[in-house]
Amino acid sequence: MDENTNLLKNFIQRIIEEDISAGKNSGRVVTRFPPEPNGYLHIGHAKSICLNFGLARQYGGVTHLRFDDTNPEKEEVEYIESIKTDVKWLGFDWGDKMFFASDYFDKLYEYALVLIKKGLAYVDTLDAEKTREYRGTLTEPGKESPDRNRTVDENLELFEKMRNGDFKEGDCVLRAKIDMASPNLNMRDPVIYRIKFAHHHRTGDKWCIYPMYDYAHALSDAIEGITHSICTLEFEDHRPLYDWVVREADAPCRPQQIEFARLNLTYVVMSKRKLLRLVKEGYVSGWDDPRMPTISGLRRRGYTPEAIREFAARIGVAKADSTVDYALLEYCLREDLNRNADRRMVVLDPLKVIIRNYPENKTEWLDGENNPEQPDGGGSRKIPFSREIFIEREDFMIDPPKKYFRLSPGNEIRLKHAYYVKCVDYKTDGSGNVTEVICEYDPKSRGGWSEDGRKVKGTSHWVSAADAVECEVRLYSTLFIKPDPEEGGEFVHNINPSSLQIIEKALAEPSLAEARPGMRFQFLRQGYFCPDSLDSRDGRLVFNRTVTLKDTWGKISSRN
RNA sequence: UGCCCGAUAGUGUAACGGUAACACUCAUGAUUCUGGAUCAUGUUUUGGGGGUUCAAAUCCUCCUCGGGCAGCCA
Repeated sequence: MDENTNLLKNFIQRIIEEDISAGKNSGRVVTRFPPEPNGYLHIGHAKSICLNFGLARQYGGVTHLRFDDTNPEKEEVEYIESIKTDVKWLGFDWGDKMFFASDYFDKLYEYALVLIKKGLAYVDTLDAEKTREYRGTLTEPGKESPDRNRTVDENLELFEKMRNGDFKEGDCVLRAKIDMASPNLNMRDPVIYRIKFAHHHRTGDKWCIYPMYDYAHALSDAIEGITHSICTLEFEDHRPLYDWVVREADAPCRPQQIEFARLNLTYVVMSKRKLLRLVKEGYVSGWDDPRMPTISGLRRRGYTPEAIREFAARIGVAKADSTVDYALLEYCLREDLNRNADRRMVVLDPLKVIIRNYPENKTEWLDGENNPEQPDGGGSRKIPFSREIFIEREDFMIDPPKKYFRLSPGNEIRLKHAYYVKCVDYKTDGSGNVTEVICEYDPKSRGGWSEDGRKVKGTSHWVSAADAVECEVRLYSTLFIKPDPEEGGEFVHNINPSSLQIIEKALAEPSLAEARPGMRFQFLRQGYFCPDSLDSRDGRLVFNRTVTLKDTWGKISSRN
């Protein structure tokens, strides 16, 4: 369903198809997903993952998972596992094609030698500040470093010393010799190796020089035989350098870099830095907080991989910066959950109802269809009914506005799967709050329908007071109050103070006692919920609200 | 005021020289044992000016607006 085969083609598919029909790369398609293991994956990465793996799948190719671990100071092993988990969870398989840029450190070093020998790279002793000065500005050309014209032998010797640890960090770097006057700053003799006496998670202390992204990434692609190297727009200006590197280093193949616009979503911040801040400053409980747009957060929230893949397919791929409406993500989610989540009844804000003509001490077990969207109704479960039940407080009004179909004095509604009940009385406390509603039921309406075909407009969910199971319910809404969290300059000022509302004692129908993490439910008339993977366990049920149901009445009533 | 990229309903994305469409959102109605789902209907679109052409969202040109780039980050 989430295959984009019947969808219209995007510009990348068009490029690939042209390449295939032109016989380029012998018609092979090899893509890659190249995360840096320095953070958690988020929905924006999901777009890239679906794109890369989706393209390969569509054109009979393969996708490599390659960790871009060229900066030992920023990267950690713990992220590698989380990234693998997330990619797998999304439904993609890299087979035996998992690599690390660090796998190629030896080869990369050899390529550097090639460049030096061709007179296309040199060791520069300018310090970082001088290097910046010499680079020039956006409007002025740069100046050549005094070291730029060292002999090949000198460079070879110096680079060797760099590798051997004869210099301190910052003493010198290896630079590509391209053009200090280029209007593209990336071409002004970019640094390709720097000294770092840092322990690398895979190569240990073998190296004290580490390659820079532009150099390592291009050559890693080439080494792996990547045909289409798909990345985001900010690397567009790097493409000439990418091409220069693979060409001048005499790499075994020439992958093609293609850039697309990264995902932006309303009500969401996506940058690693900002997400980190949300975690570090305690605005959320962690990377997997159900309000986070991380894959782990979405997973814990109850999102399905299918919904995310469908979303990725629907948003398309283009080169124009854009911000997708969060409503589309929720639409994809509901579409999936509506089809697949079993229905249950849970009362979040209980109001007691006494059915005064129903026998005391009687309990009957009624059938409740699990999912009306399934051909056989998805099977059914038993629901106990008795004289004393709870309904949602907002499902009763003493003095209802017009078009209010729920319970009110004299009005009849249906209790889902049970009986028709009519409100005959109610009780209030000293301040006028309703404490109890008295109803009479129609015994002939068992199962929730009657032979006379009488119109009963409203249907409420309910739980039997004596049989209800207590649970905690966490109601989540958007983390930000503004569609553009950046509005006003500081995103933390737009944090939604009620993005999490905890209901400590909601009342659930007894079948929910069996709910376990990994299951997903629709709580009738409320939304979709799932047991929290961390906090829900036997004897202490905790549900996260994944997404609300569309709420037409809420819209009408709040509009007055 | 350097270089690169972009601009199509409210939001995304299509149409690739032949007369603008799909989805989401929004609105209205039908239907419904979930005010859900489903079904039907509707509002709204090519940033601006020139040019090429029988014909331009598509090609050319100028402008405007938006984004990216001056890490020994990726």
